[in-house]
Amino acid sequence: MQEAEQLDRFFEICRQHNLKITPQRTSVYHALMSAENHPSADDIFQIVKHQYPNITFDTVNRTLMTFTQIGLLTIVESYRGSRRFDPNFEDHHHMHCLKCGRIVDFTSDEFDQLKAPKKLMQKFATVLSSRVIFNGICLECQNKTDKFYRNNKS
Amino acid sequence: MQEAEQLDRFFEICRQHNLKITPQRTSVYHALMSAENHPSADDIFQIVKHQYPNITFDTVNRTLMTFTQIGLLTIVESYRGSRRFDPNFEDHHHMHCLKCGRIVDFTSDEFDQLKAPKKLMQKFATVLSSRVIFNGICLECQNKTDKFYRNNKS
DNA sequence: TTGTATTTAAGAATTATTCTTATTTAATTG
DNA sequence: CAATTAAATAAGAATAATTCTTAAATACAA
Ligand SMILES: [Mn+2]
Ligand SMILES: [Mn+2]
Ligand SMILES: [Zn+2]
Ligand SMILES: [Zn+2]
Repeated sequence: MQEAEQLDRFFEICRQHNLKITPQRTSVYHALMSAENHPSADDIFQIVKHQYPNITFDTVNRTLMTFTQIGLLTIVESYRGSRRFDPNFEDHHHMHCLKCGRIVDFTSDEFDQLKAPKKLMQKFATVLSSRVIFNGICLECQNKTDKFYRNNKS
Repeated sequence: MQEAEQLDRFFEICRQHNLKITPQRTSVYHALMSAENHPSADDIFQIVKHQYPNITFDTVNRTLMTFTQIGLLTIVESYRGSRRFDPNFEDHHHMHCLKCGRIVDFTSDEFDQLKAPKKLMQKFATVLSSRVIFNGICLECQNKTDKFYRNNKS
């Protein structure tokens, strides 16, 4: 998506939800769209502060939560630390590094097709999304001596 | 597993890791094994407090982290709130309710077999585990008006 | 341009987790 | 069984993450 297109999408969705288009919100949206991986509210705050030195963390965080409510991004599953956001709306899946906490996107047509077992559907009224996650150690971390949060029995 | 068996497993694993078998640790292990779903450290603390009114949250939490390190339990992926633990070591997968945060286990032979794409393996030195997660709304929550943390574009 | 509901900044409050230190204790050894 | 000692605990402080409260500012509809 082009930058202009992205901005139009942002304006459009704000209007649909009766959200005022403020410089702060626009700047948060910009920062999000240019964020590489899965930024925390503080990651976005640090970026936006360059443009708006007086902006508060609360405003950035509140804005991100608002964006989540209206479907401009999602909150990512994680094992620790602060909440992290995902601006990537392509179907995709995640690999978590249990040492550094990095979350890497990957795509898989096969995994996109997984269906919840019928048994499970007796306990849930609605299924909204699914994702496959792999846990492991990334290349950068393989030689670190840090302990990690164990996520299987091996 | 019988209760006596479970305790033996606990003693055995503690000994293997040179951990002293204290009443506090034993009580935390008990509480864990009888916990239904995916308890937080505070959930366990509330239970253990009945038996040991002087125990501190820190001791419970530290004990749970120690248990995680030695493979007696795992930390569960989540979208919010406090860290949650999983004493269930059977292969299984999760359904998350985005309104109440409940995490429900389910099994699937199919999902147990998923393999990470080769492309991905160029970025990761080791894969330790995998899991499929479904996000949705549970039966108890379907009539609530609470907002929820959105996790897909629909 | 004005009116108003929304949004923001600032700072306090709350919640979750970890650290520091003095005391206690489990487990080893004599 | 008693002495020894490294490990574990309780208590409280500190840190980290998030949310709340309120007064001032502002987007935007009329
Ligand atoms: Mn992602
Ligand atoms: Mn589970
Ligand atoms: Zn890593
Ligand atoms: Zn629910």
